[in-house]
Amino acid sequence: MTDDTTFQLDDFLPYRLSVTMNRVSRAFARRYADEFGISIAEWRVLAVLGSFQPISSNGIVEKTQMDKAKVSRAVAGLLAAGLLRRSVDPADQRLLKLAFTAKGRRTYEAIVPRARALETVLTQGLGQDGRARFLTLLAALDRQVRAMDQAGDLAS
Amino acid sequence: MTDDTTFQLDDFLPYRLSVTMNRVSRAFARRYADEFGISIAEWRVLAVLGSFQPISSNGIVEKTQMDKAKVSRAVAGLLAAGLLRRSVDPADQRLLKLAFTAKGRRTYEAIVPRARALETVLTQGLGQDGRARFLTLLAALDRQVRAMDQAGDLAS
DNA sequence: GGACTATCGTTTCACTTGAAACAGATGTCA
DNA sequence: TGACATCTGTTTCAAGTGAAACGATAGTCC
Repeated sequence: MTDDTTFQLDDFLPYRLSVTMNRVSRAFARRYADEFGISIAEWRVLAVLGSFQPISSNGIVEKTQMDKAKVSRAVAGLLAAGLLRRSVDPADQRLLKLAFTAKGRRTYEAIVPRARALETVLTQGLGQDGRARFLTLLAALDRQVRAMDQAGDLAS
Repeated sequence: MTDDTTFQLDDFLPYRLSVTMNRVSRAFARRYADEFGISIAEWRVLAVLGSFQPISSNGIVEKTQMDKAKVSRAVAGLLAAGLLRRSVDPADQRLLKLAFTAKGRRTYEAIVPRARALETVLTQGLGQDGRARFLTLLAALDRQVRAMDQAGDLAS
């Protein structure tokens, strides 16, 4: 029995990443739903609109890394909830320019500090500069996995 | 316009965690599927069996953080693929003891070094001790989010 | 102008997910 | 023993997912 046979799932980075991320996602999703009645996808759309209003659905796709079907559904939900309005771009009728309604802006301005507060609670216990160090490492992981995807793994 | 209105999604930890984890998950899932014909859930079951054979489905639930429906489906898939065999525990007929078949063990022993290699590639670029530092920070995050769940957030 | 290709956003489709219902087996307590 | 609660693993169900098909618009080339 060599070392190769003693594999510890608990020490496997992709596994730990998945478990923790799912917990974080669930915790945040529940709060957004309970307190504001929106999903994480909808919250991301609002977050982008907060900085880049007005913007098309495709612009949101590029900024959120969500696929276009997911964005389409999130936008539909926000329209139904009266948080967004949309208008056809006169210069290109394929584009739907999205913007906050008054209610949408109020919701956005209420969520932002709440999201920040939740993030602060979440990152308590990471120690000095922990949040920044974590984001740096996460960015390096992201670069690497994108390179893996692009390369098709080379070894295969 | 105060600072409260300038929210950057790209600097929001839960968002970054979700995006990167999804990329990692997809990259690994594709390789497990292409090279071994199994899903991530099935791989986790194999990984647990590698250390804790024989074990019941419920034991796997506890060790993998997957819910029992997911484990049930993963086990069914592995049984169908001929990688596992199961027998009723004579002492408690509710329990199904799961163990590798010969083929299952061969598959396990082939996947483990491959998974390790993929993790090594993934963590290239994290710098000195980067993997260990990342896992430490991730564990701290995990502790915190579990505390948030338990507390129901206190602030609400 | 007309044919062809590309882009935008929605919808369809097959699949996955977790919560809940469920059936079977075991434990508990009077 | 019998009534009842608990535990294990499977299945059902409704909701969510991304890939792909789709209709509509725009750009390109002849």
